[in-house]
Amino acid sequence: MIFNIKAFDKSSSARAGTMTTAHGDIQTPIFMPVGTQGTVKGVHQHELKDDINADIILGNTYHLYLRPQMPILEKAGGLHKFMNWDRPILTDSGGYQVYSLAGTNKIKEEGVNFKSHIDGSSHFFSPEFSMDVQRVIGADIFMAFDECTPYPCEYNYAKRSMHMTHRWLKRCISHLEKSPTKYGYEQTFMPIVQGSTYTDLRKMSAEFIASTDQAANAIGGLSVGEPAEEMYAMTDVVCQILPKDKPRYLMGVGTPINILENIALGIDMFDCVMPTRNARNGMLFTAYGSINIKNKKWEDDFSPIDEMGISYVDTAYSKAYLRHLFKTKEYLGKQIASIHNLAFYLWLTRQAREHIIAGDFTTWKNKMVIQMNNRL
RNA sequence: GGAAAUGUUGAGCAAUUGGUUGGCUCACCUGACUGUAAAUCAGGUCUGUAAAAAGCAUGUAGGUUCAAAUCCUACCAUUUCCA
Repeated sequence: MIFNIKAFDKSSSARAGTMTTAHGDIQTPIFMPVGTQGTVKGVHQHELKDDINADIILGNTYHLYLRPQMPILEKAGGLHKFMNWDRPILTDSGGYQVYSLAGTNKIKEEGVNFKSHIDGSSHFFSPEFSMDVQRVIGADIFMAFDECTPYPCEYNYAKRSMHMTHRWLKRCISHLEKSPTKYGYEQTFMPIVQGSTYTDLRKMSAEFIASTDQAANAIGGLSVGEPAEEMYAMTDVVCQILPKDKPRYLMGVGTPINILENIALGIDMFDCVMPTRNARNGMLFTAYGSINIKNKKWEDDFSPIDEMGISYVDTAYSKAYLRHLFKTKEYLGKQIASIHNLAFYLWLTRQAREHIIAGDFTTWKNKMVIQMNNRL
């Protein structure tokens, strides 16, 4: 993976760059739609490409390991071929499931014992095993196996967990030397900064992560319930330490406003389930604020879903029609809303890129943050 | 004209057949959702209140009883059957 920075913003830490991978270029800042189980829920691959124009999507190691399972993915020739997606893919390592499935799993120094949420069977994920699985999946970018700590998190636990994540990182890196790529193209490995909401831990972790000298770096353990201001404070601290010339990925973030604020702090890559999950639950994001399409007030509003017409669905269908689809629980409603939200997120990061290059990013960002804070 | 059955919230049902329903499902209204165990979850929908307190409610009007959605009487409405 090669990362070229095209422009640095003068009034913030924002940057615009290009990541080049085996499956194509990624223009940063970028939002990456989440496709946990080999599908971005409710959205066709051709819609992701032709309408939404996503440069890269995510997959999830834990979920793909459970289903369809490794032998099938290997026979398919990797996830790209399996799901017919020829652009870049990034996989999460299963580290988030250490957090989201806490209560059914056991964390030890050696690794994590998961109880399958599907059938209750036991599965042991070590850093080494996560690397092996991600080799089989064949993502262009793949993540270190970490522990995503919850919020709030006691200082001592956060510290112990961070050090364990660091030890796991060393194991990931040394295992990768013995675990070559499977499909003949480069896979880029990303280590993850942890440290909860503690500045000293975040600094320590960022320094350690930077010292491993990987091609790109990630920040995890945020957007787990902490106030946005705390999240910004942490990314700020970490971005000042992580190397400037390498991509920075803030995992799991976030709202449109979160994304713009974090771009300003120096983040290049984002992913979040919010645009797709909230879409399925009837919430639309727009440049002028969010919409709960299930609200009665849209009943007879025949104006386009979004006047801006970023996606074709925005002008093809009215708010009243989309509300009708939600009220009648028709699948198409969720699909339309998902396409709209993803198209909007991708538009937002593309706009950010253009304004960074044009040199007026901060002015634009501040205007957008106020605008998008509305409830329509 | 006669006989029988049934009346509980916007809808559909339930309430140990005399012992606290303002219970359940749907519908409706509102909110939540951040590296996806989520096409999910939560709250509200008699009056009243910011929220409570409190009050009124099981077709209508009476009655029996410590106590009635439940038992009795009359009336009203609906449905079915017989003429």
